[in-house]
Amino acid sequence: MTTDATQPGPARPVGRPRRPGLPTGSGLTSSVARRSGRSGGETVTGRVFSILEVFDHDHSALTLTEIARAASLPVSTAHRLVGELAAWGALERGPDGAYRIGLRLWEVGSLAPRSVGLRERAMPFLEDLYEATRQNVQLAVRDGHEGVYVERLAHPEAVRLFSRVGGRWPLHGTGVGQVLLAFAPPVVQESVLASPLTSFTTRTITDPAVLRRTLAGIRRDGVAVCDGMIDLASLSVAAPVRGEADSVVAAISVVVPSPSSPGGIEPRTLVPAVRAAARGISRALGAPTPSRTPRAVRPEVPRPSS
Amino acid sequence: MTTDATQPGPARPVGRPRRPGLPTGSGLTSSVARRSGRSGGETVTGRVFSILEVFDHDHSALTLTEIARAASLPVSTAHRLVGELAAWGALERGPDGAYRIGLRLWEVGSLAPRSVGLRERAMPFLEDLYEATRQNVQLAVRDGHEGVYVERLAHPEAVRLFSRVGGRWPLHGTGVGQVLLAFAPPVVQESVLASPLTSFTTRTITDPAVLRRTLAGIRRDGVAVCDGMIDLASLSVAAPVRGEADSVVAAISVVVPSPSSPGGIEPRTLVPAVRAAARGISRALGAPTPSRTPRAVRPEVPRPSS
DNA sequence: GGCTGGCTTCCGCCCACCGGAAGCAAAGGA
DNA sequence: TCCTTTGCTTCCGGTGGGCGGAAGCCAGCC
Repeated sequence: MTTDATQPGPARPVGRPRRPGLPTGSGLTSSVARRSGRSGGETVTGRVFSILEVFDHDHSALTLTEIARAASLPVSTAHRLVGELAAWGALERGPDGAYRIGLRLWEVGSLAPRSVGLRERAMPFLEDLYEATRQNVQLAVRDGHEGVYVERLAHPEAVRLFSRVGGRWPLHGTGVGQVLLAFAPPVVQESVLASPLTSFTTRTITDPAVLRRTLAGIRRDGVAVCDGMIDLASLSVAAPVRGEADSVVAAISVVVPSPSSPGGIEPRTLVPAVRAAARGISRALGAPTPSRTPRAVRPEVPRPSS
Repeated sequence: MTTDATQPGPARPVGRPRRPGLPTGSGLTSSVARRSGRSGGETVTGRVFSILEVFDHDHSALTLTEIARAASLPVSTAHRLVGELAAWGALERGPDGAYRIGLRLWEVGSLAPRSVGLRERAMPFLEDLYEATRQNVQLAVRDGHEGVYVERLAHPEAVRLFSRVGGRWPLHGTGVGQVLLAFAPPVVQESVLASPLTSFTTRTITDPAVLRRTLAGIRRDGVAVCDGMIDLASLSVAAPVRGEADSVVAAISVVVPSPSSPGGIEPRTLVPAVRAAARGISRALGAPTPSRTPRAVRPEVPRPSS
């Protein structure tokens, strides 16, 4: 029952089912559908969570009825629960009557060690990296089969990204994701390698064998270079961040225009800076010896993989 | 029943009772004490929140028994609820068995428009301000009688601050707080002016009449200069950020060493930069006309108040 | 071994959650 | 102006899930 800190709970489904979008049609919200096998709405807490889950970056303000529909709860029930949530401050109600996530919830969320705790230690190094490149700098951790972006510094004129603070992306497609995957427990790696690898561009790795080789390369070099796998125009250079137990707890990356596009940047120039920042953060987190690399391997080979 | 967006709920007590610290003594956790008039533990949701409220920057990892004690819940009840929270990801359990706030909760919290939404728009300007001063830059909003710090950029060698992202401070003692108070609805101002003004240093404003005059000055100048009111060694220059409806939705500040201490900085040099950044953010938020100042008043008077 | 402190499981009682239904209010549409 | 629709709020009786005492379990310690 004792679980790894990076694995929230034994019962928690790793690939939490993303709501497929607010059900627009009036749909069958009948009580019949409610009573039998539903997803996570049996207990009171479950219902509360199903309400919170309804919110989303594209649905950040919802009316009571929308919430009830999306959480498939009777309006009166939703009304009561939402009322309690709002009374505490987990939700806030705007003058338009719509509910939004409240400041109070953000506050407690800010106590999560894996996001804000990490972020605080990492920030100075991210700042420096941002300063040096004036592009995009990202910090992410792994949750299940996805990478969660904890922080992002983006220059207004830098290449546009799809990621977002608090957002998720599958591990195999992004720089930070590949790093997190490369150093994840074997069971997670195998699980990802066995699942279908969705493709975002023509350059996304979809072949498990290729991915496996790439991960080995990342483990060897301590750096990932990920060119145009989410967006053909951008390239990311990522490196692992280690924690107290010397395990990889996060990853950082710099995202720049791909060398194949106008104004592109050659990745090899970035590798040392990213590596240095990652090592700095690891040290700040209390990782044992910064120069820790397997004995049999050349300690500092800046050879850009791929 | 329709409430102002800045006022979470009608029933919510503004000065939410800060838990006085984990009750160390075995205390009377008897069922008698539980059953009758207790604060916010009657409904299931109430109990869930009372569990979340137990976490705190100084108590970010707690065991089950600690949680139960602090939330004054029977262990078995706490066990069940904490289990449900952990299953969803609102809490995470470390290898040591202690519970922490989970990544999932941080994620939904990140959807709060008044924190992250605001933060995203403000970040570029804060970056610039940070760049220019290499000190501390802060962004805060008002919640009830307190200022909540939404973002903070701190140079490692800058003057040490007591504030923290996600932390709260009474409005009358800080630069951002005074700005937020100066532009808060009259009822809030009167309420704060009527309540006892706790003192942090010898320079903290504790006289309501003085505070009233100070607020008027801030409204006139559009800037607050707050010297040594929380910490004698630091001084902050703050300015209001306006939203779509031209109401003040946030405040930013730069905190530097007080001129009376070694390495101190003269505030008047900072005023234009802080003002400009605040105006930039307001524009990014869609505030109507940036040059909006009462006709009868000199538009740009950098006269440092106090 | 005995003890203490903390975690987990069990199970029957009973109360607080549930949600259909009715009542309101505001916004179109004829 | 009246009627309809859509959405929010309130009410209230039935009942199922939350409740928590008690007992069992496991480490760590004297």
